[in-house]
Amino acid sequence: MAEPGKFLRIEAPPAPAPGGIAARARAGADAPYLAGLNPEQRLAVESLDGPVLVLAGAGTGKTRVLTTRIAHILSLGRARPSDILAVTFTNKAAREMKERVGRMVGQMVEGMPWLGTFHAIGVKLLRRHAELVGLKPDFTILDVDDQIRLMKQVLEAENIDQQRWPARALAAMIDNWKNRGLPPDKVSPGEAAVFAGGRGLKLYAAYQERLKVLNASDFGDLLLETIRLFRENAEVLRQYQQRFRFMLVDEYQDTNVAQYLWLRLLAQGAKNLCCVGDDDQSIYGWRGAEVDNILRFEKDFPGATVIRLERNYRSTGHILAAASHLIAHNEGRLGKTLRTEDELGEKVTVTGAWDSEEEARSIGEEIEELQRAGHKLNEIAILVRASFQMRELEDRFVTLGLPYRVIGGPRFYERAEIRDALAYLRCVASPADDLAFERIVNVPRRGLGDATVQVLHDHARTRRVPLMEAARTLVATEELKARPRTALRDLIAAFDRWRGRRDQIPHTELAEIVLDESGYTEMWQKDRSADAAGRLENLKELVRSMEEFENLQGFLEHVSLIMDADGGADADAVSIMTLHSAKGLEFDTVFLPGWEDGLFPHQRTLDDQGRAGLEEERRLAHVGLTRARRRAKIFFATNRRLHGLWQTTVPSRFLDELPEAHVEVTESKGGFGWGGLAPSRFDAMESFASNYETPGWQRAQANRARRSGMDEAGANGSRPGGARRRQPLTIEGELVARSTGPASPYAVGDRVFHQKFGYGDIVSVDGNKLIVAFDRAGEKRVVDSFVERA
DNA sequence: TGATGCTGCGTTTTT
DNA sequence: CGCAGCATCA
Repeated sequence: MAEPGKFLRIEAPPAPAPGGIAARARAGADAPYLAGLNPEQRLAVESLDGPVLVLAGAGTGKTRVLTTRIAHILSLGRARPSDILAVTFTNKAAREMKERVGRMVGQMVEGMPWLGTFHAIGVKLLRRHAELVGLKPDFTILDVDDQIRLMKQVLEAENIDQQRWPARALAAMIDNWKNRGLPPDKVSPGEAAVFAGGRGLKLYAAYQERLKVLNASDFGDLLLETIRLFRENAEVLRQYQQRFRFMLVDEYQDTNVAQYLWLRLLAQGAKNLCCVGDDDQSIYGWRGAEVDNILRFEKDFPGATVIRLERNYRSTGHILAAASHLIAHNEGRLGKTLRTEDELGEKVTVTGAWDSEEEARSIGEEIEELQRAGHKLNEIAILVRASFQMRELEDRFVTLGLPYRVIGGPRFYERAEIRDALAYLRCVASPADDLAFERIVNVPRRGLGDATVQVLHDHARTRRVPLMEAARTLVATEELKARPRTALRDLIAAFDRWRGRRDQIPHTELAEIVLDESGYTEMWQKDRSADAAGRLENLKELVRSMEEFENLQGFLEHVSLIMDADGGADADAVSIMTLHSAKGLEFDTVFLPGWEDGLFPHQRTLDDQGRAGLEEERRLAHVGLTRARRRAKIFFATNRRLHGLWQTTVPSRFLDELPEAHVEVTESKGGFGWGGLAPSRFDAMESFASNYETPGWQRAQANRARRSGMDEAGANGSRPGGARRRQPLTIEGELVARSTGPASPYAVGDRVFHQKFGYGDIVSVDGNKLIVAFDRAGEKRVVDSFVERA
């Protein structure tokens, strides 16, 4: 960018010439930011006037178009930053767009007050005009828990049997109405009749009244009340219609009816509405998104320009062909044909496994193979349909010592209060943990500020002792002033006391005592901010999760492993996530396990939504495939554990929808599985799978039995997943050693330490694989690089 | 108020 | 099978 920031200084009102010809000449039709756009992208950026729908297929440069378009509007002087409305769905997307626009155009982020999520912009509008919708400007926003609590009160007040009519169901129903833009007076009575013997509507109205009394709004109302504001106050609406000379919407396929209505009201002003989306990536129908919004765009906004971005810059030929062929089976779509100029690359692979354990083993092996070939783990993702599928994968990776992170999983351990609490416990367990000590030395505040900590640091460094130790000697001197000295002395005394009780009382109790006596709990109890209650709840949850471990040490080991795993984004690790949370991401290699009918497509979606549901599942498959840049690897298992029982499954119907020319059916690398009977047709496999008498089945059974003695996931059904383990696991019987791999530096009898399993003695050495009898966790097979000499 | 036992349920998730 | 949420009891 030649002179970044230049465009932004525009303070004068927008150039009046509607065609912007003069302005265009000024900015130059070949402005630098336009360079490198392909013709369709460029058209999408430059078609500023009137409604525009940009159908942006996966990997076609959607975000680039959106941000460049904003830059273009600004550089032409068609609008000031504050006159552009740019809406996203998530805060993350909003943040990214701000960053990208900022980078492209200079630091103008503050200059775009109307770039944000639908909800954030709704809040902004409502606070400005709160009184017009019966709220005060400082109204509070209820989270889901608050909502449920409020609904319970309403149900209580109406004397409704909450057994039969749970608050959750009412909440879901009201949420659904709000998604569709229906306030109480617009809901059809017939529809409301199904709840609580016809009282559904009354409850909805009562709930809305309660919100007003509490001066509160729920998420749905942030949209719904804005719509009402606009409808009932023509002047206000006109004001914003005039202001928003240009409107941009990201992920339009995810909009619900309320959002559509909201946009339509505003777009009746300048009419320069640009919606970007991909009907083939609409995967949130179940929470109110209307694919129909995007399908109907041309009807809703007459004279609309539709621009298709079909050149894909992400995936190689085979992958793109497979994804395109698959999604072509959908009927409710506008239709796009993705193309790439990239090479054909590797075919999409489909691998059948005997069961989900073998599936996990195969994936593990393929990842190790990729790793040996020099591929980064960061460039590998496993995308599952449902989160329960993650367990087996995680278990397998723990065994292999393969670093992984779960995306979208619980970010529990990253929360401040949890980190604080853990820091206390770490100080108890290991007095030399300086990082932990530093974290909590003045939390809660006890007058040990930066100055004191500095003295402490100096003291520790000169004496080469940990902070805690330095503090101990320091309080005996005159170096600190009386106040901090006393505070520090008290703190050390407290830690000594806690440490002293460590072996006398259960570790959960100890944790409670520590959090209590340190004043940490009290700190949050006194805190009257909105999230204090939640934080206390999290602390309770932390203590509860400790119960599953034998002692404090074991718990802290587990936590450190978890934190390591998803801690640094810079660490090289395989990503595991759901297909839903993978939308918008891309990886060199994508593993897609669980392609079985009932799981994917999911039976529930099929049951509830029929063909529309199937199409949404197919879009999900399409999203999954198009995440891959160079390798897409599909797996299915013939047997999967579901609700604790092994179920025989049928390969996903989506497999039959993949084009044979772009797919390679491979044999499981998980070892035993199909025993050379590699299937070439999935339906043939189906009959094979359901026949429990075939040699293959018996063989696999035999292998399973044999194997279960070798792997830590024993036939007793126990899981090595740490947190999920109730009882320490012991595997009986002899472990079979096989020799592979390079010689290990360890010998039988060596004492070792493992991050997850703690201390143990080596029972056998097999190449780089050790079998260790852990003190707590029983015998495990582990890779030698994951233990250290104790 | 807190612990214990029972019942029912089991997909995806953001604001 | 495992867990969450609720109800019941102490």
